Amino acid sequence: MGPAPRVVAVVGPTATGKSTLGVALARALGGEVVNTDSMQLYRGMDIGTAKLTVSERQGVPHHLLDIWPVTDAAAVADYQRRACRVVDDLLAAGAVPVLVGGSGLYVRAVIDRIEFPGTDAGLRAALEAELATVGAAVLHARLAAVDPAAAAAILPSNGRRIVRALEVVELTGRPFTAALPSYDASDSSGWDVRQIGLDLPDAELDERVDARAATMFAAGLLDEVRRLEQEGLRAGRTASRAIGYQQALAVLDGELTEAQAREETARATRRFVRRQRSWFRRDPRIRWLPPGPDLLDRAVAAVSASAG
RNA sequence: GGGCAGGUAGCUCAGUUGGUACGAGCGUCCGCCUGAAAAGCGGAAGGUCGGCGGUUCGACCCCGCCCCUGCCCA
Repeated sequence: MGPAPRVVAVVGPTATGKSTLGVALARALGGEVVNTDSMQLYRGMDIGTAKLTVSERQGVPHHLLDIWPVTDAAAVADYQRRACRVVDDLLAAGAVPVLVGGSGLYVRAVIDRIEFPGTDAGLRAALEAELATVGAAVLHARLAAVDPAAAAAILPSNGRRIVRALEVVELTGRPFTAALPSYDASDSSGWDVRQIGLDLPDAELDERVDARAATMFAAGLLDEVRRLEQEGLRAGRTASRAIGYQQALAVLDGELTEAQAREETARATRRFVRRQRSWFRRDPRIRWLPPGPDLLDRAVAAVSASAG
């Protein structure tokens, strides 16, 4: 049995240059990019998600972009099935999968093979309706009765997670595990995963975020959203809430001026950056590379060193 | 020069007939996260209540003067 197949992942907060490094790494390693950004999975959401244009991809195949219509609610489990298949196919073909994106849960779904219990639309809808009328506290009390451990781990105010926990318990008859598996150096995936983290100092990243928000609106985000509106964006429970899109819709509704939307988008992105950091910070396996001119070389080195 | 309104947390503003600021939203920082994760949830740090003086047992709230901001009159 040979060495574990190598899988590369580029993670970190938004606007730090992950996509660009991903392409460069893929070219250097003879690999292909696999998207791990939950919003770039949506077809037509290009400007607001800072999706690389075809020419920017420099001929490197990109997988799992544009796979969902904006009307679909995002679903990690669906993403996970597809992503694992893509990675397996690439490995079988002798190409290095380069996962690129800042959606922490999506990355872990792939590299840690997290198991997601099923879902049931009817049950989910019923629980959500109940949440709306009865309130989170009541549902939390019920959860405490059927699954004390989950109730202890989920705050009584977090309706969303309480609903999911109740759904899982009812569906599987087993307790809901309210905590992600801990990080394990000997990945359960059987792959030799190399995670590279990119970040920038606060002030610099905030500046880039502001600039990016301005660029998006200048590049026609509002037009993109008008187009997506025709495709049912407003009905999409996830896509319609994406940063930038949510604000653009508010402009079309006359609730915000374009200037306000731009500012609000930048603000929301900054908040998002903080959350991404707190997520990725916890994973000790990530190798953080400081920015610099020889970034690609350092990344290649970090990714090529023999497994330790 | 005179009149009016206002000067309270980084920002926008609540608030008390005088008894240790109950503040709120936003921002900031920190944490959580198993089928919405660019979502959802939680915690914390921030105030000598414009300045000086007076009245009072006690003033952010009363009085006087001053400074600043906005509007109005001359």
